[in-house]
Amino acid sequence: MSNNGYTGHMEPHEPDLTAVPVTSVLAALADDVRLQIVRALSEGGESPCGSFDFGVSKATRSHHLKVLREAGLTRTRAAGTSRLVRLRRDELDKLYPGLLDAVLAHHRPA
Amino acid sequence: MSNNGYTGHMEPHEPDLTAVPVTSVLAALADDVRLQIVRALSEGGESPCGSFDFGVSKATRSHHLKVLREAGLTRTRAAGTSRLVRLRRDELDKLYPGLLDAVLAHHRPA
DNA sequence: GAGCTTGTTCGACTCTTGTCGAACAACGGT
DNA sequence: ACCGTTGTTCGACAAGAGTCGAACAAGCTC
Repeated sequence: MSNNGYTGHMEPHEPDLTAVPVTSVLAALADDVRLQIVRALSEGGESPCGSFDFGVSKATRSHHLKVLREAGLTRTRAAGTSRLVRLRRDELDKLYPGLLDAVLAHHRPA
Repeated sequence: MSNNGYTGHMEPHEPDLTAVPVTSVLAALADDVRLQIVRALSEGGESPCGSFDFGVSKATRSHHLKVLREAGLTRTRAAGTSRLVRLRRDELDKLYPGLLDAVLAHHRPA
């Protein structure tokens, strides 16, 4: 955390899902902005980071995408000047069958 | 908050589940202590607050039970000097089918 | 009623989290 | 090479969350 020796290239750090505590997965989903991102992502396919404009700054958006990525919910790959994000749905469904469905099916009474 | 007009009786405040934001439900589950409480509760039946001794003080335990209750996950009723807590499983399963199962089935690799 | 047991509430403290603007980095186009 | 676009990272800040001990309340039992 305090290491400033930035060597110029760092991979997105996408953990093995089985190594992520359940509480981290749930915590990642327990935010309104992130839930909207996941909802958008659940449509399928890849989307650039910039497409998730939910009323927060790009710094905040980047932060939320990092949280999702480090919780094992998304994968990111560079594509030109953009970064394409996608849901790790199959892995999620295998490890937590029904979780995503339950969360996404619930169409926001709040 | 500075009002000292405590009238002497306050109900446990158990909200209608449909009025609770999804993020609050997820946030309630996104804590290790609370998840252990829910796991214990998922065995079925009612348990007194004191039975959830997961290495925290009774003040902290009381706090966590309050979070669960206000997120609509549990119900509490007074029974003598104790308070019996139970999971609102049927309601949960109806509103978020598969959620609890998915979370509870995952037997803690972390 | 005195005392014990069981929980809740009240500060207080610390750590984490969401948020932003600004600076930086990487890439693509002109 | 310069600039614009797209993201990330860096402080900084405010708000929230988890933790505790101590004080309080309510109910039993003797």
